[in-house]
Amino acid sequence: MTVNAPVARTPRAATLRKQETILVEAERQFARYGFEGVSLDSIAAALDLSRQNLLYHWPSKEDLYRAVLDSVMGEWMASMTAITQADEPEAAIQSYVAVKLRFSRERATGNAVFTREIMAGAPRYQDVLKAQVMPLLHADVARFERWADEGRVRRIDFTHLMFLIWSSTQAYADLGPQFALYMGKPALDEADFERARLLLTELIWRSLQP
Amino acid sequence: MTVNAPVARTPRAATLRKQETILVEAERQFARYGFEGVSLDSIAAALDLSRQNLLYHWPSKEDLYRAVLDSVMGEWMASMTAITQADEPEAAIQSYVAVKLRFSRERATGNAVFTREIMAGAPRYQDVLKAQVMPLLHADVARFERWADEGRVRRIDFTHLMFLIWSSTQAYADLGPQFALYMGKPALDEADFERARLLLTELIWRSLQP
DNA sequence: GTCTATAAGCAGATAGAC
DNA sequence: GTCTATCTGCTTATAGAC
Repeated sequence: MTVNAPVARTPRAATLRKQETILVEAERQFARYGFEGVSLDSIAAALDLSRQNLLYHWPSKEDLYRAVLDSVMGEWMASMTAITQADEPEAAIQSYVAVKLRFSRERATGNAVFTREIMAGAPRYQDVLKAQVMPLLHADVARFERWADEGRVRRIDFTHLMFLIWSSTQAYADLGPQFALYMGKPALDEADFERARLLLTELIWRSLQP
Repeated sequence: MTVNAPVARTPRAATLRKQETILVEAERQFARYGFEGVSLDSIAAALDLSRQNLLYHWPSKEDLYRAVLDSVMGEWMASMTAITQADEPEAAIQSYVAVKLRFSRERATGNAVFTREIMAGAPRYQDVLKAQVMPLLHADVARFERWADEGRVRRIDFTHLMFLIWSSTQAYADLGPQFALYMGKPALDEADFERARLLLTELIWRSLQP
């Protein structure tokens, strides 16, 4: 091995860009059809590549799938942990809803890949979910409990409140096209997301008043 | 054709029972893996049948899939239209949340088949959704608008309120195992659904107060 | 109604040339 | 890194015997 030869540990920038392109297309397809419903061939064909080429970059279909999940999870955790710093209940609710809805809008396909994995019983990602998402939930619940102790919010079932926040915000990613269909438009626009944000924020904040 | 010969229009009771058994297993598997992720073989194998046997009862895989969706849709529409009779806002919210959550609990797999179909862009059921679910949504929104006119509820964005009710209640079907995992139990029990019902009912009703 | 046989194609993955 | 070739197995669906 010479110093000039490219090695596995330090791939060239072009290789990384190509892998990124593949991950984007894989995410798009896994979001729509799930792990079992997507073939390497269909991902490769959409990018004018061969399926063997995909298997050069990842040893197996499952490795590619996990790479997609890792990429989404990384971004999700980054945006979620950033807002757990808020020290004031109303600001916390506002930024929580805003960040989750923005994620639903900007990373809709990534969100859907997760939802599909969870609906399948999380056979390929349960360990990561348990290790990373579960502590986040418990930290959020504990924070609300503390605020309830201090009399700053009404005490309700904060675990189920978190389930409500998660499910109602991520619905704008997973079920977005359906919502748009019922409203008679081709897709949700910024105004729809803003209306959702206002409704959810107010509705949740009201539920925390004495 | 004699009077005693069984014909396609009047299948025997045993045949109907068998078809029902197949529909149940098909629903279970489509719920987990979606249309593309399930093979006729895996459905047949779970019932100790041959895949040819399935193709005797339905002409194709897609026909079987649509039969599953038809069965779920029929039950869903029946339980949903039954509660649009309520003439009082608070009772309407209470029964709406209760019925949707009960459906999530008792028809969890049926619900999941629908969610997956919708997430895939509803390629095989969009016509039915548009014809049946959309009018239901608009009727519900109109009913709330009327109550707002009469000053019986605060005027908010009722369309997005319906999206919230739908997404938060059906999450207990589609994401139930995940919620259970985060709460450290094998599955959601009746008490969890009751806590969800109380929280959602109160939270939504509060949002409609002046 | 259920069986065997078979068609015709696609799946993931590996080997080896270049 | 990318290509062709190939292996093995599974996919939906049809034909026809019983």
